[in-house]
Amino acid sequence: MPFASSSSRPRFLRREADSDEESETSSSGGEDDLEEDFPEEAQVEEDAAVEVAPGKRKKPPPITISLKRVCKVCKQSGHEAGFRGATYIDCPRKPCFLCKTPGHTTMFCPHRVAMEHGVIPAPARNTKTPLDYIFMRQLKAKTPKIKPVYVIPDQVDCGLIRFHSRRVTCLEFHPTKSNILLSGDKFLKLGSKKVMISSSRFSLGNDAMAYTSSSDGTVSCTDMETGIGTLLLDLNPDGWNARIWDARRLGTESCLASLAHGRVVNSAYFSPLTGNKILTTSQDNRIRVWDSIFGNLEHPSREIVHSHDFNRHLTPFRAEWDPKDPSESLVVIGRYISENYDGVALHPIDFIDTSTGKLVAEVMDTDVTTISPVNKLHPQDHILASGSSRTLLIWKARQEDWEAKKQPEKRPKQFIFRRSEKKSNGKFDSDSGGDSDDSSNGKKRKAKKCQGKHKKLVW
DNA sequence: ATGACATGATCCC
DNA sequence: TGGGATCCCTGTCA
Repeated sequence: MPFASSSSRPRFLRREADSDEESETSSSGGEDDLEEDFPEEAQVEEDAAVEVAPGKRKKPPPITISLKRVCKVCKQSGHEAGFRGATYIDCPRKPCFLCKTPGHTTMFCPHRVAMEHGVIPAPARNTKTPLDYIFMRQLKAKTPKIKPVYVIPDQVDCGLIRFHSRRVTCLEFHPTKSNILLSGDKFLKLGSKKVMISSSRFSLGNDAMAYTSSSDGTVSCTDMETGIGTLLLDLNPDGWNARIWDARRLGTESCLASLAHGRVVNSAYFSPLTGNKILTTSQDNRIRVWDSIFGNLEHPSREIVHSHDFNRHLTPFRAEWDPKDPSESLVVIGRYISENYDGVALHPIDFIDTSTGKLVAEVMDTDVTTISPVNKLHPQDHILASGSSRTLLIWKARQEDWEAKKQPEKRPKQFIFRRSEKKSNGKFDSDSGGDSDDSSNGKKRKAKKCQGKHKKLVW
């Protein structure tokens, strides 16, 4: 068993000075059921003898110091959660980390085995409203009858830019100048304030100007030529307030629709071409698509289980449309949970067809073991920009490959860029390397093996 | 190699 | 209801 060789790992020291029913000194296999799965688990228990003072009636209960490994999640013994090599072992007492359903672990979650299982089909819609009539006549008539195909490149190159001093929070490509990328980090200085940049956009009228909004309630405009920023709006001049503003100055009763989510919504985007769809990313590990903003918005048309949990140390995940997809179905989003790729724990960037829920491509780099919560696809070119911690990643498709490509693959493509081997497209064996690697730092140690020169990209 | 720490939604009393 | 405790796959630096 993989746990056997970890005698040097830190042990949890538990001190017990309580009643008999909670004392584990007398347990001889009567722990819990999970203990039987780990018979070789070391259990060291020491009883500290307590002197009974003469004249005292009651003998104080013995102090029991139990030295045994416990699960870091549920603090129970008999199992351990955490990385075993590059494979993460869930705590079996907790619900599935992916779909949040109890009864199974992430390893055996049906949504992990086949992602399309997580798709919930659209419910029957009410198509009797006048808005639906207008939608059918004016908007849907322009949409093609046959779904146009999106293009998934066969090969990609990756370039790394280490520029930011804090984690990347937003990315935006220039609308007309294809080689300009705007990126913001957690503590980008705006004026004299250090604030968290929540969103950024280029100006439509003047493409040398970029607008940024920040979590402190300010909106600023920055001249890209001079780098000079101007504060345009400050919604919190007197300090921080827990306040929602409606830019149209309308009351809450004039809300057009309310899209129900199980948890906090990280992002909501209209589809880039027609604006008929809404894509939302929620912290309940679901990506939702509302197919028609004029239809029944009580339920999403699609609900896709995807790992993008909230973590206070990570920028919130946001699923983003592919602006080049004429069918408005392809989205990109980073993945939280890792997969064991040839002994390296990697967090891929997923391309999901929301019309089917299928994972059509996953992008990762053996040098990038960090999570990539921020992703932006280029409006014209086959380029993906990712923010992974403080590093900017630029994934670029090889021109000759994607131009020859006509049909999307049935199986998800994997773009694994290995520096030591220059390039690899093949699927690694998920089981190889993981079980044989007992080190808790296996994923980092393996990743170092693949270090090499990064390819310089000109784009 | 290891520990400290940053810091936000949620749980629970 | 509110505030403190808690926290499952982090990432970086000292």
